[in-house]
Amino acid sequence: MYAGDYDLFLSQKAKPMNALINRIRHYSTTESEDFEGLAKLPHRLEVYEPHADIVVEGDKIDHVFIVEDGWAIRFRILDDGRRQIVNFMLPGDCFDLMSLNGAKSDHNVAAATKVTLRKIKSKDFLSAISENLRLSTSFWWAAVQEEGILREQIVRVGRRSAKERVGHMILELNRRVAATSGQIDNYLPLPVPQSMLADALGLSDVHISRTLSFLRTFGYIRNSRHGIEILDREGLAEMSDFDSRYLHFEKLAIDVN
Amino acid sequence: MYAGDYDLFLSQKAKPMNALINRIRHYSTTESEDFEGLAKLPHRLEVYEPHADIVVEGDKIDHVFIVEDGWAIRFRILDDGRRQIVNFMLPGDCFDLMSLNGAKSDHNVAAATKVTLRKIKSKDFLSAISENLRLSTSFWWAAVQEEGILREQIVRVGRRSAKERVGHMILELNRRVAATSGQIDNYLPLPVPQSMLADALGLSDVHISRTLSFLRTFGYIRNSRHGIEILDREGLAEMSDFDSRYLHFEKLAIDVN
DNA sequence: CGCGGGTTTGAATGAGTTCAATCACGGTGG
DNA sequence: CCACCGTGATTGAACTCATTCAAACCCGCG
Repeated sequence: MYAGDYDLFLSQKAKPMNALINRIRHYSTTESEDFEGLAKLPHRLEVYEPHADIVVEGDKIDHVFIVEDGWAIRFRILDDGRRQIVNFMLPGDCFDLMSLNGAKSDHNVAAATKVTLRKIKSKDFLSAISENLRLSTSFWWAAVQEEGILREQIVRVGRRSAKERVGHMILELNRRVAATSGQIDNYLPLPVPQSMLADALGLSDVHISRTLSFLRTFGYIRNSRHGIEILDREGLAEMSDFDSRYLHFEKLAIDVN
Repeated sequence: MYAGDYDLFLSQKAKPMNALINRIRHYSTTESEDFEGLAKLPHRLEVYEPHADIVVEGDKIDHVFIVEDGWAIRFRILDDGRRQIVNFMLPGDCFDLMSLNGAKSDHNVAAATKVTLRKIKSKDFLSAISENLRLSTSFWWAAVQEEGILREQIVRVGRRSAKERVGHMILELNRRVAATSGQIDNYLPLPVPQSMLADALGLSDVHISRTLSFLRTFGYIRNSRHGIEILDREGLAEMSDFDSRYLHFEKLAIDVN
């Protein structure tokens, strides 16, 4: 339950961090070479089965994680079992970047699907990025973007209706997948059950099902157990008040001074 | 409406940043002297009247802000006027720490009460903290704590009932005020109208009023227009599932390597 | 000045409505 | 076979609308 697959220990002949590199290159001018120093660091590639814990509340945070493949969730469980998923973590996302040695996690992270993670000691990570300005700026940018996603999540669960929440989340996930794949695709693979969307959006699983029916009958989407096809992106965006600038591809004019 | 009071320009004989220093000293081993370099930087103290805009969506982010006095809010407005307050910013809080030159704000910041802010150019700020490890660790810690507050806000609006939300928020604000004042006080000054609590908690102002009535008749609190007295902290904490470790005073075992 | 009336802003509370939760059961696909 | 999804029926928490009340604020006038 707890541990990942520790068999894959790589240090020299590391595979490139494709997902992360792709994502970052769509936004900034960082080059793949910038990641070489990072890839040469001692680190582990770990594979977690669905539902496996990755970080448990109270764990000491001394590693930085990069999602290579699969989806992970960050969540809290309330005393009576209610669960709130704070956010989904997709390939190319990093987390626990802002660790402080000695700090403990205030939430859980678990594998939503089968997940492959790259795990680097915070100490090694910090010294590696401090040697490369483009690299450190890239991770800084990743942390800024993640904070923006958290804020959007607050607005979504705080002030949007169920229909808006679901529509908005579909479009956000679609954009985030696009950020690593390199292109917007009208098909969004959704490898998690509806109950996970429910726990992310503060709704019941029954109501997620009903809301998807609504989106279907209105012709916004078509969906199966494995994913969602966006049929009317314009209409869906308008219905759910999705800001077209949110998470938009746009190279940052990063001033490195 | 837009501009603050630009009259107060200080650079050499700066007043100490009391609120921030107090807050940080309760958590870490930073000394007041560490802040001297920062206080000597060119910066402005600006005063904003209630409801005045501080940062507007789309503004270029090139300053770091420190709240000296009063409360500010960070929020987004939806097309039809619904407002979600992402978080409150209290004396001692800092924001826009994680700016990237060239980035634009995706949300608004406004004065909730009369607010005094210290405003430092990001560039100056970054070069100042990079010269002092204890200082940079302190701000790093502040950013980590703020992220924790955002996550807690997601859980609150996503999965807690109205009663829990209000109770939980009261206890959080009480702790945050305590972090700068230095001691837990059973009286929480609440200088904002109930409608602001409503917009922070994703509820209607009417329901905030009803919920406070409930908390009153149950003997948890007593409240006036200006603040809330916590009569039964234990009971309130249990009712609202407030984790006693959340935001607790506790010097971080910060490993500065 | 300071006092009183008019206006504004905020809070409490009742009545009726609505959106989403819960309960329940049947279907389906891996 | 079991986790997941769909859909009907019922319940409930929070919303809206509407009104009253209270406090704060303004401002001119004695």
